[in-house]
Amino acid sequence: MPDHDSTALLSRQTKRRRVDIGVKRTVGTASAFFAKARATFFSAMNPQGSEQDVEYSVVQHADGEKSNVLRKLLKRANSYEDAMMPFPGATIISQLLKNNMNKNGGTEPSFQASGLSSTGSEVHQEDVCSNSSRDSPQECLSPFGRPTMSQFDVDRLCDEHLRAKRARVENIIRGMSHSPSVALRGNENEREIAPQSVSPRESYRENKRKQKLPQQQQQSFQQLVSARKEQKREERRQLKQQLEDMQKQLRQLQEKFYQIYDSTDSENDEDGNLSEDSMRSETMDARAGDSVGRSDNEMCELDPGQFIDRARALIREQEVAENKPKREGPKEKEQGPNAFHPEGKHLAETLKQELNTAMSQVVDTVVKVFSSKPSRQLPQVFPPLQIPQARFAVNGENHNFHTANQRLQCFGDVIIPNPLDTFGSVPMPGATDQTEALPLVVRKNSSDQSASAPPAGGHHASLHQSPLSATAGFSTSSFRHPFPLPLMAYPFQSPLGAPSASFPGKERASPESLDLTRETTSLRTKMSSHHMNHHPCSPAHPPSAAEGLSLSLIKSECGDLQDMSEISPYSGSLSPNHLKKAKLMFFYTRYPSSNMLKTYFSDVKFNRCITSQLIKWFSNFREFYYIQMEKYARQAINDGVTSTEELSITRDCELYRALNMHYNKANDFEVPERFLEVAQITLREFFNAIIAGKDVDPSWKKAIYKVICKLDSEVPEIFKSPNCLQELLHE
DNA sequence: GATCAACCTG
DNA sequence: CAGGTTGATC
Repeated sequence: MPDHDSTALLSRQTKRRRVDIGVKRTVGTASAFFAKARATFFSAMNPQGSEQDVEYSVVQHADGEKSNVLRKLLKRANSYEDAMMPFPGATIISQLLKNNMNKNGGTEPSFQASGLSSTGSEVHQEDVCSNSSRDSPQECLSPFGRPTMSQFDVDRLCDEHLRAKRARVENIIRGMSHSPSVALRGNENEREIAPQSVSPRESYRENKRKQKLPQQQQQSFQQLVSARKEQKREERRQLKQQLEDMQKQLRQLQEKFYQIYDSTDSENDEDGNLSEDSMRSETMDARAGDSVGRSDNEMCELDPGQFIDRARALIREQEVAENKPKREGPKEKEQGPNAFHPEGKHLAETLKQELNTAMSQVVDTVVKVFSSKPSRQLPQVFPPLQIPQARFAVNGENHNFHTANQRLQCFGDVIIPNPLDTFGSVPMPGATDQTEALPLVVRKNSSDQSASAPPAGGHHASLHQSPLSATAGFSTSSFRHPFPLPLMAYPFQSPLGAPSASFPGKERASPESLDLTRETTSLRTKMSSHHMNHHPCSPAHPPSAAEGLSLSLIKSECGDLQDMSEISPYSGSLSPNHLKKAKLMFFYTRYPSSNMLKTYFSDVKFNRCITSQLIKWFSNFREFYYIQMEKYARQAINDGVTSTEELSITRDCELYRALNMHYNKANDFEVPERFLEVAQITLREFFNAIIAGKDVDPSWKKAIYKVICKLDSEVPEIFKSPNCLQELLHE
């Protein structure tokens, strides 16, 4: 007698036996859903596919703009070098810029240009990736030639108008943007001649550390990536140090300036722009504290916005403090001792305009490119609020709300500086104030997050480490802007503002909290696993900007842009209660059509993702059901049962308990008698088939499925109600 | 070729 | 339970 009990055997026997029972196919819209959904899934899942290309292209596009801004600012700082001395940070920066200019001026690198090598191993890519941001500057860094170019630059800055300047800088950048491929190629060579000073291990660590760099910024230099990353590593560290010092100096100067500036501040507030400025600067001051203690990595996350802020403050500072014309342009030259008289104001506006324009360009470009794919999720973040009416709905939505808020929190951590600890008493700007990027506060430490996040169990780590929350740099110019407005505009129970108050430990008093937690855990698992898949090069560094992108991809995998709003957390997606309901419905129907599902899950806004998920649920239910049936049929045979007459399913039989445990775990639903009948029929079908030896046929179950699919009974009307669980379970 | 459900895996 | 694969069917 064969061992019919063996599940191993069972699984072996059923292995790769595919059965299409010819059950009515779900027709209509659902069919289309699946096709597209599948296509979307595939494309979204393909880590080697176009997605990366997209990401890459994002970087590429962003590159020019961003480096443009950076360089502009850096150059500005450079132009003030004389005034700023002693200013350690200026030296390398200026050299950097000068060399860029030189390069642009025709001194093309001697590397052989040869497109982007696709032969790069993972490690190689990571190297390139992680070193790009500071390698490229290094690349341009020349050990000599500091004064001449500086003077030259200064003179030109003195003489030319803003427009001319801009054109020149653009030229420079354009010139630089040609070097990367060059650099990439050179990279290979340089690796070999690289000094042995850096061990592979150290190199790896270094890379790891640098992975924390916002990838946008990181990759924004990717085109400039050069070979000498290893041999220049030491220099890079110095550069970082100098940058840090420079930033400190900037802050100090800025503070000084604002002390002076306070008296004249009000007069400039009329345009509203400047007040925003002040606010931002104060924010920076608030940040100054932790900035000082920042690690290299964090310092490197300084984004263009911060540069702008600081550069702006620096300019003002100098204007006021030195009372003499600066080289920012002709207008500055004209300005007299009273820096903030009309002319000064004009100047300020001009500067702001320029800066804003630059920033806007960066933001627009990145957002534009990004929104072509990953940013599909954007609408999801702030869909219209849907207030659940009934308790079921509340519970149902609660989960969504929960997860949504976690997502929001992700963004919130990055986008919205906690008003309490960042802005102090400074009021948050209204949404309309944010035509320009908010000061990006990189709040990464976990304490902040836990403080503002609803702790629903302690397994939030993955989500909070999740992409955007940790990738300040990435979100700097491209992400932060779109989100905060609506987020802050919502007066709802957002944990952003009042964290612990709104969510005292166990989020609300929902009886489904546990389920919710489980569900969100599952969600998070999914998300994180996808991050890994999409960015195999950065699993060890959770907070990588690549994952930030990935977050979007994950969400976008559920459908197209228009669908994203549909599966919005607030507009009715599948909750644990929906799952519970589906399980109970399984007692009536094993093969529900998609139309039926739509009817019975009327509170769910259907889209491809939802539909397929529901279908999948029932598919899984069936799977379990049939496995149990086969198992118990074989067990019965093993037990010596010879006639189906002996097989009956009662409410206290083992099979029933197993099924009930699966579909009605809480046992708070009275399983319909009909289900017992169907189960019994199924069991007997399996029994007979096995007895008859039909299970040698790979598709022997097909006949059984055919029988069972006809045994679906009407699902009670009550299941059509979104509140059915309540009504069913408590009546 | 598109679609679907069983099948498989984690 | 979900993602992915396979084979059958339309």
